[in-house]
Amino acid sequence: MDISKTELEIMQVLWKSHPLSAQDVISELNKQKSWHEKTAKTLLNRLVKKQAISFTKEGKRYFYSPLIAEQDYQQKESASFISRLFKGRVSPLVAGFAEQEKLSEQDVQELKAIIADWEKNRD
Amino acid sequence: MDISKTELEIMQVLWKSHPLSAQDVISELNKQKSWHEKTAKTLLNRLVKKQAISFTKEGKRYFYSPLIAEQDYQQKESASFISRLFKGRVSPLVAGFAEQEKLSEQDVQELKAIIADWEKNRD
DNA sequence: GGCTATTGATTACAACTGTAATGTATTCTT
DNA sequence: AAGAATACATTACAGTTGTAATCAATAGCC
Repeated sequence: MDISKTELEIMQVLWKSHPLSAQDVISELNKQKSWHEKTAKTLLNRLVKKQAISFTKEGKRYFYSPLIAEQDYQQKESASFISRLFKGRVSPLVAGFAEQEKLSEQDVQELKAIIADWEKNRD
Repeated sequence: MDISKTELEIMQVLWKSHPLSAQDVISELNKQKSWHEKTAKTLLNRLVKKQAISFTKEGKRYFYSPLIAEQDYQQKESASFISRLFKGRVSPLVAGFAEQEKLSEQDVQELKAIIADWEKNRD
């Protein structure tokens, strides 16, 4: 089952901190933009159905937690995205970023470290 | 208007070569996996409505061409994807790729070139 | 203990998607 | 010129998504 764009916003809240009550999630979401309570509840429900999150009851409230790890999700989605748009090779994406002036100093430093590491571990 | 995953497969055929008749597109698509002719036609139609492609009539056949440039599409989608999953920074994605052993020698060479270029053009 | 406020469950509904079948117009073919 | 074949247009239909309203259960207050 796929996690949709809005569902992802909920996941991100729960990845940052959990377990959280629905109200906690909604408060956190509202820091960014205004969410209707009913909408958030629907999405929590759908994520439970999709087995992306779980909950434990406490009185009449539920406390939600992710069942999927953020890194797992990121890696799967990245692989699928890069495969779809760039035939599986990541450097063209980075090249596009460079061209759009979207590479930060920090990115470049980290990329260097990744490369150094890659070369060190190469057999 | 968004281009969906299956619609993208059609776009990719047209980016590789155009203008193409519906039959040309379908033949090309079938090199990968089997497409039902009706399905492909529907998608061509939707892409025309979305103004992602255009056509010129020739007798009773249409010849389709992209209206959106592949690079434009790639850059917009990349920016949106990286912003959604990685707060806009590209290096964490590359790090994930490295971790999954999905960085090729060629990628690394290209990344080095991108970095060299970036450093050269920095003010 | 009964009413009310809260919280989760169910239902709603239109737009978009994947997948195709049916309808319609127009070229060929004979 | 009429029928057949072809190519596009329209319609279909279920599943997903975004966005929420209504329903139902229950915990807490008086």
